[in-house]
Amino acid sequence: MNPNHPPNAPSEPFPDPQTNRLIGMLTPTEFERWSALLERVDMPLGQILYEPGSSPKQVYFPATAMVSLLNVMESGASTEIALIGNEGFVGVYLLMGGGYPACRALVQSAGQGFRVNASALKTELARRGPAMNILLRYVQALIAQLSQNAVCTRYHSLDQQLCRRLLLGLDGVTGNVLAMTQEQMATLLGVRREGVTEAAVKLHNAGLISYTRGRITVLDREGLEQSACACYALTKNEYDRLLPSLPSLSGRLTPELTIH
Amino acid sequence: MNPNHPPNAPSEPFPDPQTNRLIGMLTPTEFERWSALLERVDMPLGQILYEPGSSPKQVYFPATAMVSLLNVMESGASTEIALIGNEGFVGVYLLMGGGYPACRALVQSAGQGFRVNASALKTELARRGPAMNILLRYVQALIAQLSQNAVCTRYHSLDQQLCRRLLLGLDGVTGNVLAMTQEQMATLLGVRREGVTEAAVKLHNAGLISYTRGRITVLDREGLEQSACACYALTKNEYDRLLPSLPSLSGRLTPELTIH
DNA sequence: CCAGCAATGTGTGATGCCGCACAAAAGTTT
DNA sequence: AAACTTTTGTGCGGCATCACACATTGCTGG
Repeated sequence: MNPNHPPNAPSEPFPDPQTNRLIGMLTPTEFERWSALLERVDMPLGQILYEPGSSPKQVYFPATAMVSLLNVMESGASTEIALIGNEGFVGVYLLMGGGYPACRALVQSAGQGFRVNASALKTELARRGPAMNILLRYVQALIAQLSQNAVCTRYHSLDQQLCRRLLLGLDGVTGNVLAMTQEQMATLLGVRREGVTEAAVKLHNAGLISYTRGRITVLDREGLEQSACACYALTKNEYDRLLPSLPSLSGRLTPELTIH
Repeated sequence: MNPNHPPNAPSEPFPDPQTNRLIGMLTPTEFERWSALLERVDMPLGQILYEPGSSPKQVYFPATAMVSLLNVMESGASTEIALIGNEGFVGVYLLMGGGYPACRALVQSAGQGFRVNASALKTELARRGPAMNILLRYVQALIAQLSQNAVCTRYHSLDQQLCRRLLLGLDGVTGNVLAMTQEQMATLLGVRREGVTEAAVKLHNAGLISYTRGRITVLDREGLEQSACACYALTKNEYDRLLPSLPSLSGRLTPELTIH
């Protein structure tokens, strides 16, 4: 509530680390070890976690926050290529190698999360538990999201893409309100602000959303899902397939190339 | 030359396995062990290596062939989301986990390559040499390509995208000829065939290419690079950064999270 | 309460690609 | 050589989005 609290002092009680699906998939033994490594962090709206060229050495596991991966173009314009919530982690480049990230990572929806030093994570992954496989599976899901995103951009109307993005954003927050101006949405989608306005007016007239100056309220989630292209459902299914939240399925988690 | 040779009987002498950049980055010791695992395969035009839902258990390292990753839509239409040549490997899903691939993998340019059984690769990776890091770095480069692809689709004209795709294709073949009809190119780019024809006519008038029924000849590669959007160069740079072909740089290959 | 600014709404013409229809050219089969 | 098929070329109307211009609305700080 009070925006002037000191950094990393939570404005709300911190959620359980297992709110993050990847952390929630760890075995009890692993989780116990990880608990010591997890640093709780507030993730305020607009915070930049990574920038191409910088090389921070922390990996972030959002719990209630959402982070955009932005491709920054020569012109300085940036387009969202992926949205990461509690089903993923930020900092793939530290897992895959490469020295620095290729994308900007920007907190798109304020909340809390957990941070792990790359060196600590390295030590932990060297133990060869299932953790590495969990993270790699997430990377696979991320690839699916990127792929679907490219197809969506190519084939689907702005209206459909807006619906999709609203649903994605909604999945990461409690309640049905997104804090975002149409201008910001336009930047994420890589379109004109006026285009977003027109699409938003249509959705408003259809009774699906309402909005005022930077607050978009979803009134009819089902209607939104029907107006969205299939990309939303396809991506969601792929995430659920690769990262089942049901603990009962965790025995089937082993990839073909599991390292012991 | 003779298309009726039996399967896997090479129509030309097989290239050195190290023609594939990933294999070429292995240490001498590793390469020696890998040599026993590498199965030489002909990769004829149009061959489908993976299909969503199937789950073949081989990983492919193209040497002189090129493979398209295609996102298959509900309608059955498919769009190219990545092009893999001798700088990469096909079968990321086996490395990351997930049971089956999310994309169709189609041989786009005939040639030779090498195949490794997933189980053999698993055993090899379990030895904890640098091989795992090399493969993961490639996945990082693939992610960069997917990301740039999405941006390109959004912002750049069909003309520019055609130039880019021609250059990408050219990088994977010797000579300056691409075996591909305008119809096929249209499918890859996710646009109409007529649109490709119009763009091709422009490039022809500019003296950059010539073509006859399924054969596109690049006359002026530099001119093509100037007509292409920056996406081509950006992606290429990212590949070179992550997978330096100079052996002298291999000491700097270690990612932050190197597993010993 | 009012001035100012940020956010949203609307209109107009331009542009790039689409869908469709059909023509022309280049191989292929009979 | 003739018929056929595949590939490429071209024209036309339509539509979604763009670029630009400007009006309106709602919040906020003096």
